[in-house]
Order: sequence, then structure tokens, then C-alpha cells
Amino acid sequence: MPELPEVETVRRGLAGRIVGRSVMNVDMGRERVARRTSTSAVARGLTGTTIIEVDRRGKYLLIRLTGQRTAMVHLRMSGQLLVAPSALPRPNHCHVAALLDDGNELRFVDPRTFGEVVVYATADEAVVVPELARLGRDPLVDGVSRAALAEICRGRRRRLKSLLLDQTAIAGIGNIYADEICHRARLRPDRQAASLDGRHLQRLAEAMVSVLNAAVSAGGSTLGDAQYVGVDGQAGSFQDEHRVHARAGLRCGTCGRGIVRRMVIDQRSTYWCGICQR
DNA sequence: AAACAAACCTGTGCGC
DNA sequence: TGCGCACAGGTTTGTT
Repeated sequence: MPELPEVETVRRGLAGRIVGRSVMNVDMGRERVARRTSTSAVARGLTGTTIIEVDRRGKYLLIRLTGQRTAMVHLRMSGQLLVAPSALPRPNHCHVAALLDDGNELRFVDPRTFGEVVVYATADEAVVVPELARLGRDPLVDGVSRAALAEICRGRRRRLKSLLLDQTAIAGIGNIYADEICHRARLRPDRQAASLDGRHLQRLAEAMVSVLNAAVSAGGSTLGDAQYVGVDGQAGSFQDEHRVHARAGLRCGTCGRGIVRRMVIDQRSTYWCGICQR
């Protein structure tokens, strides 16, 4: 579910609601969400700390804590981080509930339990979360240029969308935004990345930044199943601006002539307009 | 190296 | 209504 814009929306929500708060007590649910260590390690790691700041790298949230600790949260497909008064009943599938000193609870909710939480000494980051070091550049944190994309595409025989989904190439883009970025750049998702010339790469870099920024401004995308919501349970609105994703059979909103088509790339549904995108 | 398949889970929507 | 199946925003592992 959550891609860069949704995770960034959560990050901003958390920054405004939990920075400066202390963790009084922690209730844990399913062991699986703490699989990188254990539920008791997560509870012990959080209890008694104060939240200093909230960082994001690609789809990874990094909550910096006192005591030189960090809590890493990855929402995967169905995870949510919610801040709610502790008096309100917890939703189903609430696997971490951290009581804060202002009476709110920070809650990690995840029906499918693909998501995870781990607390570690910040100095051990490279050991505990080794995939962070392998992430490619984050288009909003690091910026992305035509030259940077040329470097990524160079010497590879790979389809464009597959490259966009590869977190070690570019961090934060998932299935929705890969489709929307390809559309905005007017590039077919299945064309060979190595075939892109300087003009194409320039369009791709601009599309990446503009689509992701617009999506962050809209608070992310909440599809029909409403799985993604922000920390206050609010839906995003960028789904109203999707041009192709999950719109098979509908008329392309950009050219007004093409009908959005569906294909499968890397086991993921892929939507594109055969007229706009070459 | 790239593409593909399956796995991890639960929920929802659709056709019959 | 109920059942069975397809499918869902992610990532990893193993196989062609």
C-alpha cells in the first residue's frame, strides 16, 4: 500500500504529533511484526524513551529516540501508524500500542502482518537494517537528475517500470507511482530503460519529482479499500488525480483519445495509455 | 543479469 | 446469501 508519498505523509503527521513525547508503556500483539527481534525487545526498546525526530528513507520510517536508539517501521502492504487517544478502542490487528505522556497512543496496525517494527541502537543501523545501505537515491530527499538516471540505466537490459520498482535503483517508488510517473513522462512502462535518450531521461526525472511532490501535497493515494490512511485516520486524495493506475478500460485523461490498457510487469498490474506513452 | 513464480497474510469484491 | 476465486499499495528467496 504505502509508497513514498504515503510514508512521507505519515512522517509529517508523526513529526507534528509525537516529537517530544515520551513512551510510558507498550502493549504488543502478534510476534510476527517484531520478527527481526522479538515483541519483548521492541517493548523494552521503546519504553522510557522520548521521541526526538522522524526520518524517512524510501519507504522506511526511522523514529529517532533518546538513548541513541531508533525505531524502524516498514508498513509493507497493509500497515498503518495511527495516533489516537488511548481511551479510544484499538482497531483490529493492532500489534504495537505505545502509550505517550500526552494521553495519546501511537499504534501500529497491520491486518496482513507483512509490515514490521524493530528498535535498535542507532549505531547498529547497518547491521540491523542492512537494506537501508542498499537503497538508491530518494527522489525527494536526494533529488534526481537526468544524469543520475542515465547512470542507473546504463548498461542494463531491463524494462523501465522494473527499474523504477527496484529500491536499490531509486528508493520509494511502488506500483501506483511507477505507472503515474511513466505516464507523466510519456514513456511506455515496458520499454527498455537503456533505450531512453537524454530527452526521455529529462522527462522521467521531472515526472518523478512532480508526481511525487503532487502526491505528497495531496496526502497520498487512498484506493477503494481505504487501507492507506494518515496518522489521524484521514484518507489521501491523490487517487483523484491518477491518470492511468487502476483505470483499465477508461479513457485516458491526458490525451482524451486512448483507452487505458493493462499489462503485467514483474507480477504487478501495470496501466498505461497506448497513445500518450511511447 | 533479468524475468518469473511463489511465499509471507488478511480482506474485499465479483461472478455464479 | 453463500461460496470460490482473483486480486491488493511490498519485499525476499529461489528457479529458469
